[in-house]
Amino acid sequence: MSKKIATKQAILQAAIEVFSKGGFRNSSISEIARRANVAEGSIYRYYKNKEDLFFSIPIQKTIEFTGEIDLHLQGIRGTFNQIRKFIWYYLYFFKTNPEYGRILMLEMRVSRSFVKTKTYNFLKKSISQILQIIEEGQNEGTIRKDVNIYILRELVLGILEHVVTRWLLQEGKYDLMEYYEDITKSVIDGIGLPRKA
Amino acid sequence: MSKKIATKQAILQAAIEVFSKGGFRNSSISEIARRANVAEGSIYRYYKNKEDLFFSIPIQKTIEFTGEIDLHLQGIRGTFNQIRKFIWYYLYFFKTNPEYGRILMLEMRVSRSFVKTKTYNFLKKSISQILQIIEEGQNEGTIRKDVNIYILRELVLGILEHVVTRWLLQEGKYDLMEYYEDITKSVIDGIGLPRKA
Amino acid sequence: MSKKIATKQAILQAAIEVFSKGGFRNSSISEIARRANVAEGSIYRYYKNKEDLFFSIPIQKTIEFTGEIDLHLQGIRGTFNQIRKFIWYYLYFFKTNPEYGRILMLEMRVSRSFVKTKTYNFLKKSISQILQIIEEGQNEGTIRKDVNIYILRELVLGILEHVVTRWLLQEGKYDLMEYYEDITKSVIDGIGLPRKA
Amino acid sequence: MSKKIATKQAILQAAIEVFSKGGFRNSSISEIARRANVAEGSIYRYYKNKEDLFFSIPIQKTIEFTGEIDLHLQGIRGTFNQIRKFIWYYLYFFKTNPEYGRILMLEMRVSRSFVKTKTYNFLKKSISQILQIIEEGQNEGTIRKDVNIYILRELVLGILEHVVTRWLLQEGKYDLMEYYEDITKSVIDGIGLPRKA
DNA sequence: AATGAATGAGAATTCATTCAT
DNA sequence: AATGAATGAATTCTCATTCAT
Repeated sequence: MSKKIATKQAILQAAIEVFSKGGFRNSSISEIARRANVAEGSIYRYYKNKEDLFFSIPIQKTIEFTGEIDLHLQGIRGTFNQIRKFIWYYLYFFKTNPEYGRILMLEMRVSRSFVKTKTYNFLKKSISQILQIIEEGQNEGTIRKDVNIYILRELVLGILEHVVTRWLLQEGKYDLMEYYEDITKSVIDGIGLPRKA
Repeated sequence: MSKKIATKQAILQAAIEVFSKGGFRNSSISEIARRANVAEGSIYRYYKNKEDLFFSIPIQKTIEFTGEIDLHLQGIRGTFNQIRKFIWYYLYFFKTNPEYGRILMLEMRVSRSFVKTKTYNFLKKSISQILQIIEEGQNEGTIRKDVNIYILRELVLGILEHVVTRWLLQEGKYDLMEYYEDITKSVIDGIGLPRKA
Repeated sequence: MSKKIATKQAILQAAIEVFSKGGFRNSSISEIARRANVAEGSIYRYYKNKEDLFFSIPIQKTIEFTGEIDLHLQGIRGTFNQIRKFIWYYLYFFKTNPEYGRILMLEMRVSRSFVKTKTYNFLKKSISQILQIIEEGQNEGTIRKDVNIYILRELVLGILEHVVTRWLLQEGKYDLMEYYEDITKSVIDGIGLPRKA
Repeated sequence: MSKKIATKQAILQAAIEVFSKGGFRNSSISEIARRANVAEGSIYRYYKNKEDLFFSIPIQKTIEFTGEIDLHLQGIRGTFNQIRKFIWYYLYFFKTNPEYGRILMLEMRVSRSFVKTKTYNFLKKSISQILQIIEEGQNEGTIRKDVNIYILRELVLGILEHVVTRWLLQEGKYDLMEYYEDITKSVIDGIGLPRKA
């Protein structure tokens, strides 16, 4: 039972490692099989084909992400505190999962076929916490109400994606967490109540 | 004579279109040949191999870029005016050549092998105009002298690359030129004389 | 299990037949695959590439040769009797394996790349029986001691190679075994004790 | 007029040089054209195709050989003296034309397709001088009459081919002419009157 | 369920040959 | 006559996917 799940996990983990090095085309099923210690054919028990395996990565990783962030948000009061935590975890997640970051940000997001499958949209929707936080903030009166919550979510996730992508393109020349304060500030400026001029 | 040049051009143009869609590995010589209306074998008359064709794109495009920008800079007086023009043309060039942009910014710049070939460095060196402008600015006294001109060039080109990359990742959801004013401002702030605090 | 070995054998046998007809360059993997009744791709499961397959022929055949000759030498007493048997088997082997003979003697021995790979040296070393026979003969006093055993081995194998090559160049117009007596005589004259003049 | 002949000659000479290095398959028309200072297409004015060019080499070279040897034989009296001269020139010819030797002895003679074209037989027939010498020798009484003259010709040419081939296989480690005396002796022993036992 | 041998559809590349200029 | 650009068939090799065991 759990052995089955473990095998599936091992394959996915191997896939992340292999795909993150050379991308989709450069990577071969045989190398993934070798690294996962299973036979090539066995991969097809768990995943329909190479593309299915590839696209399973963000789905699985997103489940991981949303599960973890839920825990981290527990017990935190105040919209801005929650947003700070969200941003912090988002950065922390990609700092500790740079290989997945490469796949998601540098390969999938750039590929037309990924956009076509709309898995990306699914991913955005999955990250529901930020939407809830924004909504509650609007109700509390701490978040501007003149902008649609979906747009505000786009704004937050857009900034974060951008920062992570830039960091990955630099191949980790600096510490991603360095930017935590600046990002938090600009996000809060962006979605908070407009200044009274 | 000119037919030969036309064929070579057609192949390069087809290569830009094809490569920009799927990247290096996803694209096939046969598709490029089909789109250029030549036989597969003919491509090898003009380019040593697939990689050579791929790397010929930025070389050719850079020649185009530097030639054009020279014309645009003619007759403009004043360091900052020249910088404004440079930035404007840089943005305009990628706005009108987004396919080449994808190849250069999203594929080549991220690939290790491209960085290794040092063609990228060649490209930076080719864009010599900005270096001259900076140098003249230092002599005129409008550009800060406490920072090396090569660093200043990096700063300018770094910002521009970054802005274009971000735009491409959004697949053209907004107009690249929108950012012209903001970029100009931040560039001039960055390389101009430091504020007297 | 044994099917795997059988497939590998079938490929090698097909390779011998095909390569012996047209040499390395003239022969195609597709023809070898056809003759071995396997898919082209299967060949690459067993051999790294075309050259690897080509150079595997003498290795495999030498193992065959040395294994068989061991059996034939069993129970034979007397240096010269052993030498006679060795020569006999050598001629017999190429008489019954003329296709391999063509590959080894007419193509590989002439090719610079083969000599470079030192597989040829490996082959010579593999045929260790003749060296042992010579050594024992020296100890017994039937073989001349004023010449190094390695030189004597060269002499024997040199004559044999030469005779087989000549026969192959005539495309089997005569029976290779015809020369058995003459060769034996000249070999024994060459390596035996010098005549007392 | 003579320019045409000169071009044809230049192509043939280039072909000899190129083919002798890498054999038929390894050599390309484009390299031959480059070396002959003509366009690729021009080769097809003079030779039907690659194979035609290849097989033209021995034809041309044989004409050269037979023409020269005629001059060398002028004024020589006595069958054995003529045979000596013939052997001498044969060796001298390949010593000074080793590239052609490689093509003829190591590639053509070994290839089935060459044997099929029967050009080889044509060559043997072309070397008519040796047949005349033998015939005259029989009439003079210096050459054995119990063997057919065609067999005797085979014997002479067989020995010579063999000696040259062996020399080429050694890649010129020794001087071909060294063997002149031995060969002459064994040829004369072979075709001369049988010993009175 | 798991295996891994076998497949065969492509892909890049080479080059003899043709043909418009 | 000469050229050399263009062709496209053929070749080696890779690898996702299937299937008998």
